[in-house]
Amino acid sequence: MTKNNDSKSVVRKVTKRQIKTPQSLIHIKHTISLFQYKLWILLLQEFKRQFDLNEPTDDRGFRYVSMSYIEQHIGYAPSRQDIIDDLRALRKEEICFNYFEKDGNKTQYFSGFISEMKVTRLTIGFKFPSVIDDVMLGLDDAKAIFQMLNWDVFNHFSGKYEAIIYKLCKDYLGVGRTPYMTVDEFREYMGIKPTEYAEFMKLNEWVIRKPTKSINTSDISDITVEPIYSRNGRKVIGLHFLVTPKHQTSFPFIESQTNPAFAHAKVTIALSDQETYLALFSSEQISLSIDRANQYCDELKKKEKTINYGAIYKTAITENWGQQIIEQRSIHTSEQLDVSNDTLKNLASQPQNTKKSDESDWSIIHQKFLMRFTALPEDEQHELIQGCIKAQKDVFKGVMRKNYEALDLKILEKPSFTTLLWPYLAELWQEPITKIL
DNA sequence: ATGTCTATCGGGTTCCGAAC
DNA sequence: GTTCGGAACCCGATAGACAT
Repeated sequence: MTKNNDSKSVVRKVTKRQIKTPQSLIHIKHTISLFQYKLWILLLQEFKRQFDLNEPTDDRGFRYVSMSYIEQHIGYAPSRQDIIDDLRALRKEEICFNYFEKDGNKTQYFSGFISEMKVTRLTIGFKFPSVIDDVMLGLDDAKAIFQMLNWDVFNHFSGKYEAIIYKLCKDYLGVGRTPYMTVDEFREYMGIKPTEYAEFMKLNEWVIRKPTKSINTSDISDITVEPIYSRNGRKVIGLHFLVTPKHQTSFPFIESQTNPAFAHAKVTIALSDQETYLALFSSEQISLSIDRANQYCDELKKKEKTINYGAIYKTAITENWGQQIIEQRSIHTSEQLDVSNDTLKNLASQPQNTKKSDESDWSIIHQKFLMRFTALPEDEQHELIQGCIKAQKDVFKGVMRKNYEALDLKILEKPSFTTLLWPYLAELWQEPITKIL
């Protein structure tokens, strides 16, 4: 193994840059050095940025990146000769594309991480091989395919294997584990030649345990990884990594909640998850869902139950609890119009208080209905739940309906359901929601 | 009991940047 | 230019677990 040539990176620049790379390009087996790998990812990012801004190439098809941009992200000023040597290595090295074949396409091998390059004192000119062009430009849904890689975390790693494992695991954070690889496949992916770390013991010591320990103990890392070995007797025949997000109490480099939709969340929601949610729901819907989840968490808090904010937010957003709140508020508002209650009228005429009063009102309604409902015999409770689900046929369709039916009494723990059940009962019991207050 | 495999540790080499 | 120290890597020794 050639020596990593980036141990000169001592100064860490503080930036807020997020690097996006498409998943299929992440699965590349590596025989390049860490510095070359980082350089290549910076070029990929610059390529995508220019393409998104409709910046054309020059008449010979080159795109350019400034030397100062490279210096800023790498953290020091590499010599021009070093950069030329590394770009040459990138041009020569074989690249394995789509290594895990996760989209059903076959693995392909190409010559060259870049196809052409030219370096001046101030800029690097580069062209990518056509396959990379195609992948980078042919994305129909960039939001769904692109993963976020925090450059500060990535550049923080000084070991080649740390960086590769980090990037592999970061890509699979959403799934919680990486694909299974045999030991030979893992060696190939990591760019280990058969003569290097011939014994698994040594491979494990230097390429698996040491880098994972480094990732897990790093203050700056936003994930923890755990290698899981598959054994035949004692012999390790394959492995995968478990990936879990690491909650950071303070992390100055990135904005922990970049979109205002997540402003009310009490824990950090991973940027990749934010992207996914934003692709499915509007900011307003997400914001409302988080508000509703917070209400639900407050109720749990009162009952002194342990609260897993991350899991509750995930459920709230994917089940769109916010929509339930909107529906509930419209019911609530129309009921209010029929009631000659001065207090309620006053509340309605004070928009600055509306949200707060809605929340506290709803909490009281919730408790009152819950008390009356749970006082009923259990079979009556079952019947009412089934009746509500049947009445809400627009909301509960197909699989979703079956899931809710299967939950039955446990369904009362779901705010998304009780926001429907209480109005249903109010109508059934001739007990307008506002009168029960 | 024996052989195989893994985990762990210490010592050594090489490379490179920083300090002088 | 020389020295020093850190990181990455290599090698061997030892102990323990497990299969046969």
